[in-house]
Order: sequence, then structure tokens, then C-alpha cells
Amino acid sequence: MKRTIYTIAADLGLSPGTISKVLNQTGNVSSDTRERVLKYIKEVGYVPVTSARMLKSKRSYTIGVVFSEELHIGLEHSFFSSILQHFKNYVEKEGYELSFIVSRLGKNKMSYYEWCMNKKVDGVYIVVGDYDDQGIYELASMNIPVVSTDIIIPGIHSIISDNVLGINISLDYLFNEQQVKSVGMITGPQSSKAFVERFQAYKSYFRTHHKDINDAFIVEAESFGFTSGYNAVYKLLEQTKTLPEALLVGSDDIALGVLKALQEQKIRIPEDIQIIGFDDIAFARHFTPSLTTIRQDREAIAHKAARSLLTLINHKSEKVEALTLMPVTLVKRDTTK
Amino acid sequence: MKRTIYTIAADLGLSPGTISKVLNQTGNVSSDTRERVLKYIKEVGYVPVTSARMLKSKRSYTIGVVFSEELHIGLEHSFFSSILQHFKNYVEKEGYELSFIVSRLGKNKMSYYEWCMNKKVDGVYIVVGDYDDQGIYELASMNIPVVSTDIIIPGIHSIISDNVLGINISLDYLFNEQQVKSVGMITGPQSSKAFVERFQAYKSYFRTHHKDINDAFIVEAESFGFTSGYNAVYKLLEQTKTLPEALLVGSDDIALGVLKALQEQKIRIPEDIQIIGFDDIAFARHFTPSLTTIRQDREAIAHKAARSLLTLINHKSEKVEALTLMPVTLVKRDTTK
DNA sequence: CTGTTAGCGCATTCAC
DNA sequence: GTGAATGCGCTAACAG
Repeated sequence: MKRTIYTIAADLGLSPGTISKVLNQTGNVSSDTRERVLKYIKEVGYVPVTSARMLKSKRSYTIGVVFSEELHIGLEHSFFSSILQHFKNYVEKEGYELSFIVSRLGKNKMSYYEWCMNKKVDGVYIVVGDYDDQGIYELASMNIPVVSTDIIIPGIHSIISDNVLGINISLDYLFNEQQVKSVGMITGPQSSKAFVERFQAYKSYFRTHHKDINDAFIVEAESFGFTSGYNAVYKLLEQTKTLPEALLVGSDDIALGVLKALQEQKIRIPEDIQIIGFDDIAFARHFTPSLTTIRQDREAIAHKAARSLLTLINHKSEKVEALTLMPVTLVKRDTTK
Repeated sequence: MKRTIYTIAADLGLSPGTISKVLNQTGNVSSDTRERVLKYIKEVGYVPVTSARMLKSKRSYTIGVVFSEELHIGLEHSFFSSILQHFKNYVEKEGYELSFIVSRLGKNKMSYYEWCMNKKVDGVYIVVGDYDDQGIYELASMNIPVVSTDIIIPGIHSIISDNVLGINISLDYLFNEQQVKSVGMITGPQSSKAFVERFQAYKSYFRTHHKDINDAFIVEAESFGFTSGYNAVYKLLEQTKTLPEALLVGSDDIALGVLKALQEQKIRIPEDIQIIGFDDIAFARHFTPSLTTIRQDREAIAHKAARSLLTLINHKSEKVEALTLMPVTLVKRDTTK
């Protein structure tokens, strides 16, 4: 049977308005009737129709998700999927659903902002964004709660791992504990902010510690994946005859490709060269040799993002710090001594 | 500026009903005014508010997605995420959005069916389902279009890879081309239909070809992941002193764990033992040695599922074949000779 | 504390 | 081929 607040109001001898009130925990209802309504609702399994509620209240209990596909990073990308999954779990507990923001739907195109208006999303979560994507800036300038975990945009609260800390930990470990003399770096494409930060941190560490940077020990991978790491090694080999004693790699995905190429060249890890990655993806542990890496706490990032966004949604006025740096840790495995 | 069909009707000196008609391609409108409306709409970037449309029309242009979390298979699982991504791309082109079906949202619980009613989804796509999940059977029995790509439920159109074919191809290759004498199997947990099918196919191949099955060569992995494959090898080693010449593994995730354990035991691949996996996940190619495996065409599966579901949605009466078997292929790499 | 009422923005009869 | 009226199910403001 089809139920509306009218039918259940009739069944209980109440008025629809009262039912609405207990549903929304607004207005005054005697705890007596509230109990009665709640009990009956549970009994018959009534759930309010979302669209009607949205139409009236301007709220949708839905969070729009930007998961950029420009970069060809789809849901397959385990790092971001994992963050999204944790985020989803968290907000669902608070009664929010997720909806992917798309700019083309069938025939009509619309901006992110238009989409948000039409779906009446309560907030937006940018999981993976593209700096060239104008839609994001437009979003940031409108009065709608937004958080991001990948890119930093003025006006948007971002939660990102402390890249500088990660690089510093790695370098300290290599230079001080391992007494390594030289450390090169294979960075990811500098179109991505995270890779830029990590590379900058690497350079400024050398500067601060009065060490010389050997440009021959530095390679920028052409892309994000395994293959680009693999190729980067051959580029490195062209640049220098003698390898550095250790190598920092911009991401685990790339690092695993690096390992493969190194093994192919019969270069022993960690004896001849030590490797430290970044991210701690699932496979980092499984690869042979298992990868020493900087671990990003995906769950902590996702939950922090969720909490911040919900705060913004519920107290629009309240300022949430514009940038939250999440701590990272060094996970020592077999690619370092 | 806020636009509704009323404002644009006023702007054009028409009535809201007319606007609605051209938007929905229903009723009679002179091609002249239709053009005019369409042009103006594009110009000002108007898009109808979803919730209002849903409320009245009973359609949402939304597809509910069941992505079971009971099995702890989240979005991180690359195989299913990949299928979902392809599915998403396809249906978005046709103007549909995705929405995850959840059974608990904040405080209130609801069945899949209730959720579908409230969101007024046009159809449901079961990416990963659990046979113990009663909600799925309820869905199947209701009059709502459903397709699945993981499990087979009476009344639901399923698109799945031809597991039997995959196993037969593998075994033919091993026995005939490689002239192998014995083939063992490490299967996945038999709670999953796909693993059951693959294991059954293995057994019936032996039966049909009058070969004896050596039970000592068979191990059921305890779970879906890398680690369970790793452990399975040690279980196998306990069961038999002499290994089979080849091993079929229920999935690539498990197979990679198998490789790791084998390498650890200094068992040479493919010299001492050949391995064939199933799925062809991204890492199968990257692992050392790269994994020979049965490739499932994820994109083809997703697109077929999308097409079938859209057909069901648009022609509810039309019967779509209840089960579609998708072809698989053997990808030869370094774990076979 | 509870009931009544007026829209929210659109789709769908009907008349015209 | 076009336009006015009605209602989808709910919320919010107000009246009782």
C-alpha cells in the first residue's frame, strides 16, 4: 500500500503537519504522540518520498561528488576510490547520500553549479579535481559548502596529507639513519599539485641542509601509472651512469613501475638502491620486494572531510579552517635496508 | 536568475504547458515554437529541477546501484569499480544518473524496494550482490527493471562472463598445447557463485576428459584477496609433497598471492609450475612474473548491462534474455611457458 | 501542543 | 496547436 503523511495521519487520527514535525524533529510535539507516530511508521515501513521533501525544503540530504574524469582517473583508481568509500560510509551514517556531479547528462550540458542547483545538493565534495576545470572555481565562489581532498582552491576547505612532512621524514630516514650519500627523485607529472608539493619539499630539504642537488638524479614521470614509473627508470639511466644510493618516488603506482624496471636491469633493491614511495596503496605491501613508503591515512582524510563538510552544511556561518594537513607516517618495508 | 518553466514561458509569450511539452517531447507543438523554446532554453542555460519533475512524473532518470558492502567489497575493489565506471559512462550519455542504494540512511532503515520507491529510480543495477541478501529477491519479485553482473537470480537479467568457457580454454591450453600432466586448482570461497562455477567447470572438464582429479591438488582460499592466495599455497604444500605441473586460480587477486608464496618457496614459475588466473586485473600485467590469465571484458559487460537495463526501462513489456554469457579470452604472459 | 493552509516547480489532463 | 487548472507529497508558517 502506498503511504503518505496523509494516510498515516488519518490512520493515527492526527494531522499531516504533526507527522511532518516528528519526521523533521522540528516544532513542538508531545513526546507521547511522537512515540506513537514513530512506532507506527516503523511498523508499516514508511519512508518519506525524497523528491517531495526536496521540492519544498530546498534540502536534499545529498552531497554532490566531483570525481574528475578529465585526468582519466576513474573509480578504478584505488587511492581515490578508497577515500570516496570511507567518505560515503561516514556521511550515510549521518543520513546523507552521494550523487556524482556530471556536466553532461544526455543531451544537455550544465555547469557544476547549475547541476547543484537542480539537484539541490546540500554540499559538494571534490574527491579528485582538475585545476583547469573552471567549474570548480565557479563552485567555490558560490555560497555552497565545499570541501576537497585533492586540490587546494581559494575559498574551499581542503584536507590533504602533509606532503612536506612525508618527504622530510623520508629524507631524514635515508640520510641520517641509513647514512645514504645521495638521493634522487622520480616525481609525478607536475600538473598535479601533490606532485609539485612533494618535489618542492625535496628541493627545499636539500637547500636547508646545504646539500647539492644532482639534476641527473631527477626524472619527471610522464603520467600517473605503473608504466610511467617503468619508463622513468630508463630515462634516469640515460641521464646518469652512476645511480644515486636511494630514490624517492612521487607515488606508489609509479614506484612499483620503478621497481619493475630496476629488477629488469638486475639492479638490486635495497642493496644497490633504496626506494621510498608515497601513498601506501594496497599493492605496496604485496609487491616483491615490498615497498617502503609514506602512508597516507585514507580513512582519516575521508572522515575529516566528511565532518568538515557536514559542519559547513549545518552551520553555514561557522568558519572551518581553510586547510587541514593530515599527518603521514613512514612504513618501512623491503625496499630500504 | 532563478528560472522555472513559468518564467521562460513568460519571456517567450507562451504558456508553461507548452514549455513542458517541448521539454518532454510530448503532445503537439509547432516545430516553429519548439525551435524557439529550445533555442532560448539553451541560451539561458535552463535545466528543469529534478525533484519537481520526479514528484509528478514518477520518473527520475536515475538508476539505483547495489554495490554490496556485506562482503566488504568496497569501491576499492578494482574489478567491480571498473565495471561500474564503464556502466556509469554509458548511462550518463543516455541521460541517466547513478545513485547508490543503501539500506540504512541515518536512523531509518528501509528495504531496497522501499528505497527505490522513494527515489523513484527507473531501474536497478546490481553490480555486486550477496546471495544471502533478501532485499535482492524482493527487488526481483517487484515490477522494476533490474540487471546484474555478478549474481544470477531468478527473474533478473544477468550478464556474466562465461566461466565455463574460461576454465575450458585454460585447461585445453595446459593439457594440449603445454602437454602438462597434472593441473591443480586454487579456488576462491565457494560462497561466491563465480568461484563455484569455475570450480565446477574444472571438475567437469576432468570428468569429460576421463582424467582423475587429485584432491590433494585442490585448495579453497579462505577469502578474496592476495593474502588468502598466499596462505592457500602453504595449505597446498601441506597436502602434497609433489606439486602439480600447473595451477588454475579462481581470481587474479588470489593468484598474485599464490605467486608470492611460490616465489618465497623458491619454486620457479613457469619452469616448476605454471599458473593461470582469472579476471585480468590491471596488476596481472605488472606483477613479476606477469600473470597469464583469463580476461573478462569489463567494458563489454558493463555496456551490455547498461543497454539491457535501458531496454527494460523503455519497453517494460519486452523480454530481454534472462542470462547473457560474455566471452572471455586467454591472455598468455609469463606464468605459462 | 496540534491542526490548517498555502505553495515548492513541474507534468498532465482538459478545454479552447 | 495552445493555455488554464489541478495535484504530486511534503514543509513551514500560522491559527487554534
